[in-house]
Amino acid sequence: MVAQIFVDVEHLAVDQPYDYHVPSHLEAVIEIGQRVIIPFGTRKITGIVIELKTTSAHNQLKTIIDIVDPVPLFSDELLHLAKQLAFEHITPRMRYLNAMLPNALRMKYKKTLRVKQLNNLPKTLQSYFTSADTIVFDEKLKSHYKSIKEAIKNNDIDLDMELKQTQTVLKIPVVKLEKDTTVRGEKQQAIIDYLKERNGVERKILLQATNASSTSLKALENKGIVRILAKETYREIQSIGDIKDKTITLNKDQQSVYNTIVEHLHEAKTFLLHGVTSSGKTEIYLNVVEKVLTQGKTAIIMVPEISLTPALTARFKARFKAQVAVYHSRLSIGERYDEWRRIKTGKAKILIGARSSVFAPLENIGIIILDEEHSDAYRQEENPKYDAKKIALTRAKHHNIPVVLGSATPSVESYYRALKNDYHLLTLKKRAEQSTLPTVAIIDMKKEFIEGNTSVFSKSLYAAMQKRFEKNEQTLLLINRRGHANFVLCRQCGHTIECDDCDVSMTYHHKKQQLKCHYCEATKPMPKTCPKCHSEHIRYMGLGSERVELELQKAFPTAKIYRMDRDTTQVKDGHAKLLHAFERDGDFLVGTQMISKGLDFDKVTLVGVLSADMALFVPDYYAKEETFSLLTQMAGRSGRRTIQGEVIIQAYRSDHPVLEDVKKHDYEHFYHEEIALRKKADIAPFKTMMALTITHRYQNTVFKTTANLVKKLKNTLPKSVRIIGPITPKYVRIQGKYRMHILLKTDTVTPVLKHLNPLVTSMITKDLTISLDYHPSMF
DNA sequence: GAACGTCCACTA
DNA sequence: AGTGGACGTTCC
Repeated sequence: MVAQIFVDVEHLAVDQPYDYHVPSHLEAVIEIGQRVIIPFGTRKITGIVIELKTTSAHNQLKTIIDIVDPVPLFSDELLHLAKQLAFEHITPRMRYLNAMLPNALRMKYKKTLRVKQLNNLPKTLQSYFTSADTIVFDEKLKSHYKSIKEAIKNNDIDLDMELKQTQTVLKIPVVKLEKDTTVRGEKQQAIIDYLKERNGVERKILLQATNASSTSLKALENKGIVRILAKETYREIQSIGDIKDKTITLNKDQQSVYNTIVEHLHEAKTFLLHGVTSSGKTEIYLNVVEKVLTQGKTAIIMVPEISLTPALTARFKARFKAQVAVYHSRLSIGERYDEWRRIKTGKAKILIGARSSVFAPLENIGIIILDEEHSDAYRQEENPKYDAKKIALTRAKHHNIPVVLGSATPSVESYYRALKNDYHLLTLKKRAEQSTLPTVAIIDMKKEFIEGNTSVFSKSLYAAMQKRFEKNEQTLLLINRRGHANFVLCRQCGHTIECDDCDVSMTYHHKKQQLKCHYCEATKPMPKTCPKCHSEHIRYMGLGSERVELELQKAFPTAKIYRMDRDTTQVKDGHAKLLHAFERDGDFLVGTQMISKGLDFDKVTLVGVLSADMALFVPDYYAKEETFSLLTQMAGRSGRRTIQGEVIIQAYRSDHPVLEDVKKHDYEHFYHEEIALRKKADIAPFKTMMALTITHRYQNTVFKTTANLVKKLKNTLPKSVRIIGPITPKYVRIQGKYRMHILLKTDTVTPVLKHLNPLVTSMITKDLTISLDYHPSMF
């Protein structure tokens, strides 16, 4: 028997199946989707079985060493999905296969050295083997590489490959009664009596119930009266802020949306659910999922960033209890592995998670729901690149089931498809609990400045904030950071401080008094004087959340202010904890885009947006859409129950049409303006834009390769594909590597990819990379 | 991507 | 002669 295997190397050069001989003792157990250990070159690594057959075109096959997993980790569906994604992104298939597994299942490759003849080794090497005769071949031994090689040749040292899984199964101690006797100790007897009634009790519970100490238990164990076993268990993912399940009767609009979806549960139909903020989409989701469950199927619910939506998770857990699994990037490796196993084994039937949940090994899926479908968080821009929305549609097609895309501000692309009847449009125009939409005011900051107000807050915002503070209501302040950074500038000579490896200006961080590069995380201390002209007038420009927090504290010294941004939510559950604290006793919450999501607090009656229109100045096709949806979402945070909410948006271009649309809550108008522009610009949803980025450590190589690639593309691609480039990027060098772009605009992607894949594969080397991005926002 | 072989410049 | 770095090739 022969197995086709994809090897665990994420590189295009080996991105193909390799044939291996299946030894007879494994023939009965080997399955497609399993991982196996194989010899590859001189190495020993894992691979994934993608096909089984009887013969091979190769004549000298190596033999599979062993099978890693008793059960296949990949279904045919997921294997096929990885293949498809690899093709679409010109990326090694293994990268996607790896992305589908929890990190705990990743193999660690360790090289070990075992000494055979200690005395024959040079003195420097001998010292490493004093405590053990087998050591890990790591970085610090690299310097002795030569003498180690010599020793291997002389047979004094054995070089071995060790494959280790970083599994972290949580085991809890469980106590079982072995023989029923009487003992003298009172506490010990209590333990025996307690155990008599039940079969196996968790150690912690046992000790609590009998009020015995661990020494008493230990004594019983030593006498052989009880036995302590390690039982595999799953970690419990805590959701902060418990919510009780309330069975809400759907109102007429919700009911009709629900009915339509449920009527089509056995079709690969895509629904676009356009519902204003607070229109009660969650209740519909809950009921649809419930229906799907009664049919014995499973469900995936995706949210942009799950740690940002504790409320939604809590609602689902309240109703469906242990059937819910949660999946997002903030989980620990162990937690993630546990949730993955619960899904894989079918113990969990509902998965709520961020974009990576589309790769979950659910079988028999009944529905996929994407909430806030317009969010760019569904796209992963870093390797492995993927668009979770697209994948959701692919998987739904495979399972022949519907997808529900929900949003208060649908993406222009989805709305376009809905109007074209590719998607089925469902609308909720009213807020569920009779609250009215907030009033929106737009403040012209130029005018404020001319009138002598140089503060961050306009007069009306300040007055509104004061009113809320006095009435003990809450205020959210959004700082729109898109296209806006705190960079350092010398007022004397105009010098800015840039990162040494990336030609980008660094951003200023007040707390640590240092400068940080956005692209490579490098830091520098904030200089006291300008490094170029030695002037002291070097300062940071721009508006950061720290600065606003400071100003706010000055204006309202007794107020309780919380700040939410990347820095303050670093810790585990940081986001949820902060929200919880703010809900309890906060007056103001200052933050970046993060605060626009998933907040639902009764006492928030004012939302202020500082520098709303910064993003509109950036040369970015999608900036308007992002701004519109951010501001609309943000406005929706205000006045969600009985109190009329107020929104104050500060802007420099206060007459911008996008801001007008936000003010009027007029999605339709915004959409029609935007779609017309896109048609004119030949971009999505009309054409697909593909950006190739060529990088290398020498600029010359980048130039030559790019020119060469353009030439080849012009010769091979169909004439209908527009080829633009070579294009010099905004940042010529990032992380010490030079870069160039080529842009393609096309109607159909597949024929382009068919040409591009072999071409790119043949051109890349160890140092030269060519990467592909779809619909790049800017470069 | 990693290991290995080959070529070649440079050290001592 | 000895060594280390740059390339090129191969991996069923």
